[in-house]
Amino acid sequence: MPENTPELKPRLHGEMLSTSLLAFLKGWNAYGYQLAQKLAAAGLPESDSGTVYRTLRQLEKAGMVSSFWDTSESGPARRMYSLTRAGELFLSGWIDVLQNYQKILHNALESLVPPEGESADTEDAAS
Amino acid sequence: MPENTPELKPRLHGEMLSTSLLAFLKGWNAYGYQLAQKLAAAGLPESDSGTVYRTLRQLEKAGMVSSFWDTSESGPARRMYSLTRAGELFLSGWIDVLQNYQKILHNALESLVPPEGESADTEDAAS
DNA sequence: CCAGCTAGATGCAAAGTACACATAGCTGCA
DNA sequence: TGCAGCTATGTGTACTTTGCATCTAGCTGG
Repeated sequence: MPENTPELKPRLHGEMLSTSLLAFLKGWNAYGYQLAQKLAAAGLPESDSGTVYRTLRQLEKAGMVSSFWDTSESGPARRMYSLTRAGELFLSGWIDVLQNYQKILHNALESLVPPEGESADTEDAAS
Repeated sequence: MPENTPELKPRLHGEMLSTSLLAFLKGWNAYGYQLAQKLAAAGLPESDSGTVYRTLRQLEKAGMVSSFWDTSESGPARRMYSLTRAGELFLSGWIDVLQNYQKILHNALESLVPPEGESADTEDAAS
């Protein structure tokens, strides 16, 4: 029992951030600032805007998205991103991973039968 | 088009690893080696066993799990983990986050209508 | 003129991670 | 009796990712 409550402030990052960005780019283009706002409005854990920009650059380096400077509108130039074929493929592959993952979480919460043959070592955990 | 294909080798880590471990601990106790095996058999991306052990210790430090040495069986001593109340709460909170996240991914792949009022900047992305 | 917003980015310390390796108990078997 | 191999848990270290602060630069409203 930690007395100095660690005050966990969750942030969206890693593969969940990457794939959320790819998802937002499916079907239309967008730029970083816009994507950051969508994330903030999406009901997901917050994400740092610096991290969003860096993640987009990484996705570009990995070939998942491509970008160009858009100076057609007034205001600061925007780096417009679009999803590549590789990005689409990665995204749909990721959804399969997700399906598995979510299945695991739900099995754990709903069915309370030990997974396989060897009986649970200590079954006193089910309070 | 990167010529040195980055060869992304996906690994399970971060919050997805943590929550998978918590899920496997729901309802019965288990030890690290066992959990690592379950993860490997679960159809999720591989995870490094060293990372699994370290993650379990972190989860304990955060109060999500508790542990004790189990020397009742023959063989090397096992550190048995069990889910705490805090871990259960975190897990069910995480599932809500997941639901949102998955909804975003699915919306992106199925409905191809721009999200809100302001028309898509360049809608040539839908190949 | 300049505060404040949009838009993108970087420096740096801290945290997280992969891979290799270390330790120790036990089993099988020759 | 020796020792390879499995179970089980870790650690060392280099590398990567992240959070937070800060920076630049264009534009807008007053």
